[in-house]
Amino acid sequence: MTNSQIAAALSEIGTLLELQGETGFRANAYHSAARSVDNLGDEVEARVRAGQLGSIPGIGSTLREKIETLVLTGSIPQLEELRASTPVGLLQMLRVPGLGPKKVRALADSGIDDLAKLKQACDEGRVAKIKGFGAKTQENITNGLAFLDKAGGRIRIDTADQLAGPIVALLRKVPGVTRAEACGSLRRRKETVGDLDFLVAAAEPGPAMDAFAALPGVADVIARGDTLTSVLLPVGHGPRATTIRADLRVVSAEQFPYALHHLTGSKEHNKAMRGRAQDRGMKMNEYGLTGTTCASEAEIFAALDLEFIPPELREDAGEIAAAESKSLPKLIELSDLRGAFHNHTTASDGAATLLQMAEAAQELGFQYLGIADHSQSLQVARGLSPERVRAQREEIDALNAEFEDFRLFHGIECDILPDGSLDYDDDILASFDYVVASVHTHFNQSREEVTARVIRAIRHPSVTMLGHATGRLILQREGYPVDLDAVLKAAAEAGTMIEINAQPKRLELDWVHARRAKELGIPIVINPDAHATDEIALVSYGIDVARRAWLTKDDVFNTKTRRQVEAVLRV
DNA sequence: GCCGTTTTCGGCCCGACTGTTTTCAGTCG
Repeated sequence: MTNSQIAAALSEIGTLLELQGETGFRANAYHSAARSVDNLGDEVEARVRAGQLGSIPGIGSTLREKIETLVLTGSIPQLEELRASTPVGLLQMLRVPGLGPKKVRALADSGIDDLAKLKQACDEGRVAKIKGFGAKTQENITNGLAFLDKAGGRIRIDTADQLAGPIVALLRKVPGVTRAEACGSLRRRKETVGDLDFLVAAAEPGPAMDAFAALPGVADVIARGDTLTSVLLPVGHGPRATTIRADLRVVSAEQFPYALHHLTGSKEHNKAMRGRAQDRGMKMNEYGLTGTTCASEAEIFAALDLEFIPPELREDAGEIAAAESKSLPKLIELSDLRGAFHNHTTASDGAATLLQMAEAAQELGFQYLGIADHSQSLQVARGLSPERVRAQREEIDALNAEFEDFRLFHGIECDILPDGSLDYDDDILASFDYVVASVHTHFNQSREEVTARVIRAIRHPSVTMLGHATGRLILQREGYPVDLDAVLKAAAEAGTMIEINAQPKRLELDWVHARRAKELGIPIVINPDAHATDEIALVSYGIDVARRAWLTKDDVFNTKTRRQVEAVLRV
């Protein structure tokens, strides 16, 4: 049973308790415990089976027992009872924007207990007659149902970047606006975002809010108050089109640093920060911190005796304790990268030649670039036969003879075959400067099979690094059911590196497991998996993941100089 | 349900906005 399955069960108990009227702190404890489990790098199941669950924040003796029961028996009696006594449609109804546990309960008491009945009741005007509801609420629910229908919920970070960039630029041009930033999960660089948050400093909120409400394509203005405007923005075109919520908050220049911190979140980080302020007899909100006039976020942290905490770390995942003891890592930066190792050319399924890729890498300031085209069995991607491997080697040697202060490394993205063996004979594998081993096929293997398969590859002496650790496509495909905890342990033992695949649709390892990999001492490689010259720059998304995983320059192999890399690869 | 040198009970973050209310509850972030 995976951590996310355990977290989902705990979270469901919390939600069902809310629906039963238990809105207070007890329900919240389940949600908080679920989040703790989700953010855990190693597997709860393994801990339970080893008889040492250990201490997890937010999990006391009661929840400890329930987790053990869940792992060992597959279910929690309390959850089964809650499910049995709660109509299944109520959980769906909670997803409608504007409907919380209280309103859903009220609807259920009137016999409306699934989305279809809710739609029908709205159409017939029955919802407006329920006590506590009205015509406006009924209209909002109708709109909410339509939103649920067409909105996929979250969008990828690169999509969010493309949306938010022009909006920030536009806000900065509004007369009277002195500062404008995108905040929220986008600023924390999460792999997906559920909404966009913008913050503006201006003496008068009106002009910025007007400009925001008039953004091209705004489908609806959900809310408009004195300092906050919320709109629905269309995303994408055609059948994949969706809608996302965007908020603009306007504050004074003096309030800006406090509001920037507040709106950047996360919610949990903010809670912990406000609690810390409270412990010191101070009150913290988006407008200020008692007794301070801070000109920057750094000064706010300093006022609470903390080091500056970069936005990427603000998840209430230990960052405040580390900032208190001045032991936050110096996070890796994009400028630390000196090369990358997983890149394709026209030899397999890339769009650029060796020379074009080499030139693009040099323009980014790289000292080296590793070429890892596909291996022979992956025929859809024109995988390289042994003969073509030798030809590419000669081509690379010839180019390297021409370069000054730059080098192409000759690698391969070698398929891990279904049984865990590799796609070339050992002597060919040994001829490469390095080997990236990846799973591309047979995703339907069992967890045990695919885990054993990946671990066998990791242990092969010629394998330098593991690519595509999970095979997932963000918001599209789950990936293969690998036991990542076991894979990481095997990599640590074998001394095999693991890549953070920087394609924004992949981003595997994710930040939770990349952080775990660091704890285990596994070298990380940030790879763009570039299939064209302009994709090499995607390494910036890998940097985002690495920073969220607390990685420093020293944790990442491709921050090393060309000479250092040559020494490690023994080329 | 969790948590802890003002602790084993009584706290548990804070505010904007909306809609249905005659002063506030619910939802959201």
